[in-house]
Amino acid sequence: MGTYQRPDGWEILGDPSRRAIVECLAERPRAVGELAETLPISRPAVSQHLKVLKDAGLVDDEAAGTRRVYRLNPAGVSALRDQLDMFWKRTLQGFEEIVEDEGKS
Amino acid sequence: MGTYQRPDGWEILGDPSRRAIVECLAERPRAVGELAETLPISRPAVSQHLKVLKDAGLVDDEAAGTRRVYRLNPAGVSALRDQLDMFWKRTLQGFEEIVEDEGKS
DNA sequence: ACGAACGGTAAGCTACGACTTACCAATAGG
DNA sequence: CCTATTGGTAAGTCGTAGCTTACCGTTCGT
Repeated sequence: MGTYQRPDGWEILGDPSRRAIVECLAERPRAVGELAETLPISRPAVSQHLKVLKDAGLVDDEAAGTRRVYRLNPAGVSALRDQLDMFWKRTLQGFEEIVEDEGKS
Repeated sequence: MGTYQRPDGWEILGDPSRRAIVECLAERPRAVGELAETLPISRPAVSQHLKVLKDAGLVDDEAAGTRRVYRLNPAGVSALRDQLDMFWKRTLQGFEEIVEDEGKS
């Protein structure tokens, strides 16, 4: 049971708004206001989500005049990808043994 | 933004207890009480999580005397796997274009 | 220098999810 | 049968995550 404790990636992508933001930024970098227009939530809410994503290393931000452009961080994304994959590896590993055993019967 | 609405797999695996249960069941089928002993939560809590997992088609249960044995459902697991992969496909797809563009500069 | 655009932060509200205790049904065993 | 074991369900508590409004700082344009 390695899973349990530690703020992992599931908490981050567990929120629909956050997933939407990530998908949105995957398409192209965007300013906060742009994101807020697209999503059904207020701009401050977007800001808060971006903070979470930034702390997790998933996005980078860059000042551009009065605007602030956010983009996906390749390293962060693949790191989180790997982290989630680890769960499946561990799970499916022991799991396939069971399936095989059932096939023998 | 296809993601948004619909109770998807992230909600299910978003909970640490639920992930622990899944990992536990991946190892081998177990009764409710067994799971409760392993986890730091009460038996009713485990029951409730199992209900969620069962509704999602992730686990099957089978009566065995007074006990009830739960096991992972192969079909459900891979279905959920695929569902989560779809997010990454969509995300990384548009995303790699960006990375490539940056490489050109 | 003044106003507008843009965005981060604080404060507060609300809803919901996870957990607990208490209770009840069903099975097995003596 | 009567009791113990096992587990699902109901009811209620509690914490927290996500949202909103309000406010403030910063940058750009004129």
